[in-house]
Amino acid sequence: MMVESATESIRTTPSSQNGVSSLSSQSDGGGREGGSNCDTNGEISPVDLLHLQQQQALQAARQFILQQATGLNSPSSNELKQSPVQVPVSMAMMTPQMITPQQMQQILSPPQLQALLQQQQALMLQQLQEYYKKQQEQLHLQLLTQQQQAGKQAKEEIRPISHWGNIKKRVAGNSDLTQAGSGRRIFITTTPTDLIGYIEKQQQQLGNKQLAFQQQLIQMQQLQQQHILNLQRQGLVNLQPGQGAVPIQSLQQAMCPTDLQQLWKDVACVQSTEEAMKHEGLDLTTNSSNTTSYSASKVSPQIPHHPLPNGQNSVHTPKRDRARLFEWISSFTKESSDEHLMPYSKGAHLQSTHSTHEEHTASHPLFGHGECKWPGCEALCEDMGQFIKHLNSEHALDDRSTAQCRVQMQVVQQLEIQLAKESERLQAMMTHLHMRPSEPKPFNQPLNLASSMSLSKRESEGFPEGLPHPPTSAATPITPMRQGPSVISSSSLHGVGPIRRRNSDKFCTPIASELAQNCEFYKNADVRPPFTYASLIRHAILEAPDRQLTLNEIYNWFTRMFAYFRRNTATWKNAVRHNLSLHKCFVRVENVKGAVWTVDEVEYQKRRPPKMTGSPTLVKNMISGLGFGSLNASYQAALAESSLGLLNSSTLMNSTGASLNMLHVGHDDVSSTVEQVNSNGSCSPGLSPQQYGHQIHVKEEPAEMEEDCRPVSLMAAVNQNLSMPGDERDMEEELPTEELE
DNA sequence: CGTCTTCTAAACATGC
DNA sequence: AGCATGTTTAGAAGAC
Repeated sequence: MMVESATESIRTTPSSQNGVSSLSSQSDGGGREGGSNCDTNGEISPVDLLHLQQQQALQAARQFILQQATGLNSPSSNELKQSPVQVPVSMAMMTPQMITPQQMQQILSPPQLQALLQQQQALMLQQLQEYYKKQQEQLHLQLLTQQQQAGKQAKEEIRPISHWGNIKKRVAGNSDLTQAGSGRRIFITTTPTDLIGYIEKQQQQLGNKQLAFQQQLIQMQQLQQQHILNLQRQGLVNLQPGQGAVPIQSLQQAMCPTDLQQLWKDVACVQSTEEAMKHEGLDLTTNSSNTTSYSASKVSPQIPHHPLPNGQNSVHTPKRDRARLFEWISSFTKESSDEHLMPYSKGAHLQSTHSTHEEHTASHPLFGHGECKWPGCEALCEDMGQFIKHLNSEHALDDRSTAQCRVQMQVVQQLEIQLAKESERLQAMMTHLHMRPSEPKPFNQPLNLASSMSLSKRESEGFPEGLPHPPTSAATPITPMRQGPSVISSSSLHGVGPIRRRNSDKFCTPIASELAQNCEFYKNADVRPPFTYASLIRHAILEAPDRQLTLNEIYNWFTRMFAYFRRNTATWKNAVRHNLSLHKCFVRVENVKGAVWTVDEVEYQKRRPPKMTGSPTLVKNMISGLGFGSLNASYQAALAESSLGLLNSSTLMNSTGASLNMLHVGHDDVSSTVEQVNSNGSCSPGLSPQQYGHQIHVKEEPAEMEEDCRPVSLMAAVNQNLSMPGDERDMEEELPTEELE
């Protein structure tokens, strides 16, 4: 509440209308502004400065989030181009004026959309980390300056905190400090030791306030994210690209996990949470009943344009209020964590754990790049031994470490919420793009990354291996017209009711690669896969270790691989049985255990050519990407716009190369398919055409093998989509249109 | 407009 | 009888 009030002035500045430019201006001048504020306003304490800095940073983060949240729907994001801040992938989401969500969906496959979101977050994370570092350094300088001005009163002996130890270093290295904002150069006449003493005293005095502030921030973020989530849900349903009535102010309050990283640095300023709690007679882990008086405060953060009342300055919060605030926080922490994390707790925790350990080194999770990774520490350690020593001395089991652990738990919790939010947003996006807009589907299938991952592993082990594997994985038959499955064919966009998915088979879709790429998506999203029953059944059977499955096993495969097939079981099971019986390619074999189903590849290949009918027109249309031209144009524009400045050209180059490569391959594949068709169609189905046809089919398998063995996780998906040409390939599948002409 | 393919639904048979 | 499995038919729909 206080945070919002404190940032209100910032938010209402003209520059805040543009989130990114606001960020950039804050990033460039935030520190200086703070400095000059202190010069002109003697009432502002260093703590105010600190908080102002934090709020500026958080505001910037919110605006990032805002951009993210409104990126798809914002009708005008031209101003983004003006931003000097480079937000690589997120820009792809910020240029929606080029493509509607529906087009986006047609253009991008589910994992691509998912990856875009994730890439965006990852990049935001990086940028915000850098930004925060910058901010913090400025902050330290200002703090020191302010504290020097305030005088030296260091009398109490306070145990230094590593975070402030860093300041010591900085102070020692900066005997003269420039107060940029005022333009005055201040020469510090005091010794660093004096300053440190003062700082530490200040730190102790501020400890409780800091802690309250941090705790409150966390809770604020939870509230905000929940609110944003709700807004997003509504926005995805209600907000169309042409509408600009996005509750921007409320969305600006969105927080991102990066905020929490900043929190950590600030939390390091808190001397002891336990001590604070002793003083306040509070315990974060207990649920206080005295929360009714703050019920209004709970709600208020969710109200756009209505920042928290009475939150003019968190620094001036009286102790009593802080105590009550603690109560409120602790009670709400319980609430939010219990209520909102439940459905996602498993997967979300996995994810957050994963990301938290992103930078772990092989030696010690808390030691990397010569730095102690203890939250807020960053102490430099030459080697492992020194680090261990440091760890034992500085981060021993004491009040401070315990408190930090608690905060870290909250950080994780927050990340979980964030993940849940993003997951749900993804679900909403996918649902919106796949289903009829009038039929918003409930997300009654929570993500379960744990099970998904384990399943994927197991499945990858059991993948068919009998088929020959051409050495060139690039030979994976990807053609421009294969966007049907890879990009979720338009028919599948409306995944309710009868669906014609002939595109997938017709275009010799590499179901395996598509499925491998979108495996996680289909497992979790209630989206109909753009494959025929026959191709799915065949895939399931071929995926089996001995290439045979009982009917029940096929059922299980369907339900396991596709969330969509976890409902309406009677319908699709009937269809499966129907397909098994109908298609000659499925052979029933009496086994000892009973009957199993196998695939007659020859029959399966026989079955496919007629669909092509060898029509030159069809082939031509396919090659020219008929029907996708306009989309391609817009998508290309959007992609170029988003990628050029964002993907740092390397990824773009890769994808361009990949697309060209794929284009070539795709073209070849089409040609070969045509050739196959002609052979099968006009000539007698001799051995060689069928072998050729089989060969073509076989070309799909390597991708299947490769990609299904890839580690699957959200983070992995990000990496895959960031780095693997195979994934960019999908994004580029639409591009060849013009290049081919 | 006809053909092909796919999907859905349903009826029916068989075996446990 | 109920269920799982398997076969067959019919109709609708999309693509060509």
